[in-house]
Amino acid sequence: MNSIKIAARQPIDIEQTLQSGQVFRWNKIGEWYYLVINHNLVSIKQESLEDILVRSETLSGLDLETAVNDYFRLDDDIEYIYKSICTDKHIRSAIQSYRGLRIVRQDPWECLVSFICSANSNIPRISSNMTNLAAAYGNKLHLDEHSNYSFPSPHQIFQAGEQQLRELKLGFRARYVAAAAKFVLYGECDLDSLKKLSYEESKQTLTLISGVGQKVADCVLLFSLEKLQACPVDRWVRRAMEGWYSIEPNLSYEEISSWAINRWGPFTGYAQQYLFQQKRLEVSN
DNA sequence: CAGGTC
DNA sequence: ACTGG
Repeated sequence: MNSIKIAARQPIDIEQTLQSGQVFRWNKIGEWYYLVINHNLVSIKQESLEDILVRSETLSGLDLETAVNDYFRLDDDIEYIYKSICTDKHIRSAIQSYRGLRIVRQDPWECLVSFICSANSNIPRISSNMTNLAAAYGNKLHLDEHSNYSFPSPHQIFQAGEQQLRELKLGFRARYVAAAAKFVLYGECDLDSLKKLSYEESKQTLTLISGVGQKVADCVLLFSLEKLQACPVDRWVRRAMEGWYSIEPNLSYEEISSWAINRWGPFTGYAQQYLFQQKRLEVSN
């Protein structure tokens, strides 16, 4: 067992980050969060707002620190980002409530499947879909007495086929997930290589996939392909824009998204994530 | 009714 | 159009 402490020197809130609708396969057991990073089962405990403990069987030392740093984007200068997006009282209030919430850098293939599954669904159901996929076709990983699965490859999901995916309760999304697996598997699109392209070019490539429209593409770009200006506009973000920024209800996705990018600049994705969290959680209070 | 898409 | 939290 390898155990290290990471001093982020800036706010990192593991709970807020994991429950902000970016990541769908993690468990909390006691004070420890278990999640899979690069095919390694890792557990994380929050020590303070800037310090975390990390444990793993398969990664150690610098490899473990690097994996966790990359995943939670701990190299982002979050205080600078806060300053650059803090244009008004609504953002200020959201930052105050959710300080330490990070945009993650997750595996692009798992991220793509997650958000194809997000269509007309909800976070508990997306989690269920992703957990079912991993348990059915992934490889089992162990840490302590706990286990989880690596996310199945495009090949493993393509082999499964649409009918089996339907049996995992994906519904009409099964066809899109199967199509995406085929698209990636046959090399029409190497997802990691999209990091090198511009925001516009990589988005255009992603939307070639059936089941991937502007919203799903923006989520994949923001949460896995390092396009921090991407602004996914879902029901909650649209409500936030209409209620707090007097955006007309009939504006198109494109109009809202570019309005946001024009207002918040290169870190619009962070602004979007804080507004999303604020709007989504204010209703349940 | 749900972090949409065709 | 699927369906389950």
